[in-house]
Amino acid sequence: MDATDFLENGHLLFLPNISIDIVILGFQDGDLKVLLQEFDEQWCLPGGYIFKEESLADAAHRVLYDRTGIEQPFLKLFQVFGDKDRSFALEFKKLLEKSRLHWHPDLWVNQRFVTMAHYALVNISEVEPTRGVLDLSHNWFSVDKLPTMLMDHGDIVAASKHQLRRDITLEHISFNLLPEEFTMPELQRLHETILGRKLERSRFQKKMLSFDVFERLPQLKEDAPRRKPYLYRFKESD
Amino acid sequence: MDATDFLENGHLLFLPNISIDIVILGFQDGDLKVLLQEFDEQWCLPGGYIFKEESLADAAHRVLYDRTGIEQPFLKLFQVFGDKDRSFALEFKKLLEKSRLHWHPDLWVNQRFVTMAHYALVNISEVEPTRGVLDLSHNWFSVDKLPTMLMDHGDIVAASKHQLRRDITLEHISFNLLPEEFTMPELQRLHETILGRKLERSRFQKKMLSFDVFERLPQLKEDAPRRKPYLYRFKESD
DNA sequence: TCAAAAGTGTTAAATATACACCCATGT
DNA sequence: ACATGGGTGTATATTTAACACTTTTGA
Repeated sequence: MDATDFLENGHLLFLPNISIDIVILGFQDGDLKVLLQEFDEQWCLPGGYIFKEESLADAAHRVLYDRTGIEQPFLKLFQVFGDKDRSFALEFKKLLEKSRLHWHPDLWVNQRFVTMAHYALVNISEVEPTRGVLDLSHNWFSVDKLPTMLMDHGDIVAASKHQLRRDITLEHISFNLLPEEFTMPELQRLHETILGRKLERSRFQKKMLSFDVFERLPQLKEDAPRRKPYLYRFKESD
Repeated sequence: MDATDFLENGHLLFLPNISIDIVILGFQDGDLKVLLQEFDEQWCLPGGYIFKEESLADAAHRVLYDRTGIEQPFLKLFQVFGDKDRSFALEFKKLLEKSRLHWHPDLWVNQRFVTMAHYALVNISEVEPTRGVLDLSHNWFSVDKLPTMLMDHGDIVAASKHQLRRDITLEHISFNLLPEEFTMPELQRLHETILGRKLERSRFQKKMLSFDVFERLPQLKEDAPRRKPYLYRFKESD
């Protein structure tokens, strides 16, 4: 589907007034990163719409797959943003005119959208970012140094940070941000980054292992600068 | 707005494909109760739609106010149900034909709806239930003895029970189900009902008071059968 | 050989649990 | 007087926290 087709015929394919946005989170260089795409000199979250004959969950997975190539992601709807004048009409006008595409006030993308805000936890090195129909480029940004964001997308990223902070203490999901094999120090840095505070090594390891969801591998991590730490893997319980 | 007007012109007023459902929970006779309304010999959740110029949050509060008269409720969006063929078309057909209202396949209420599932915690004695446009009667049901429910509304109630069970351990919200002044034994029965297990008296009181959100009133509860317990009230922190 | 990172143990503090005791009240 | 529900204390167990000790490894 090219841009013109998307703009002129999207209303025939998608549910109106409902959008999906995904805060795609990765962990790199000790920082939580979010994948953003360029939209008229601003940046916005990857997103999409629900086909008329598609479930919300399927749509969210499709949108994420189309942007990252990831098939079995950790993906969660965490909030709905439904302000009464939540619309991109002005932004679309500027972008389309700049791109020499035809803008008119009745375009379906101008309408008010209630957005289903998701976050996804991905292993950043497995992601192959792909462009959406309209965006020019994409990039990973530290969630603490966001560029100028479209509309309320900055708020959505901030809300996802808070949600993730709550969630990792209740659910064992943080490993989704790491490679399949990881060390306890790596997992600890990750938790420290998400929680925004230092954790104590001994206690952290005991607590993580007490959950009985990680298995220690026979080999050690080889390319470590000092003493080689053990490698762990999430136990698949299937 | 009468039923015919609602059916024939609702699509001019409301956002399409999005509905709001509210699990209105109360506590009575040691049981968690949910307010349901009759719909063609089945029962369903009170719900509504979002006006085109209204926020989701305002819409949810309006729907709840219209059904209960409650102005400052505890109300929370906890899940979105977005299956691809989630529609009431058949049920509306049966109901409208029975009510001698005109049904036709293009009625806006037949469309697929993605529903924003909320739960509300109310003091059951403050609620003045009011009928919606189409429902015949309403009644409080124990959440453990639900009648035959429309579509997935039974699942929504079940999901709200799980959500509430998670929420009361993290947030101090359970008092919303009690009168303004309540006793510790009453609060304990409530928690025991929500959690589905017995709690130990001494520990429960210490924990509740450690949160420093309740204040003990000078007078005791007067109409108690045995020793009169203290009365408490939620501290307004404004 | 030494500093830094990793693994693990040991003690102390805090919290949770179980239960006991006492008080007030209606029968 | 006594059974019952309510308020509170105390001893014990468990969990959390702080930190100390040891091992490994590259510089």
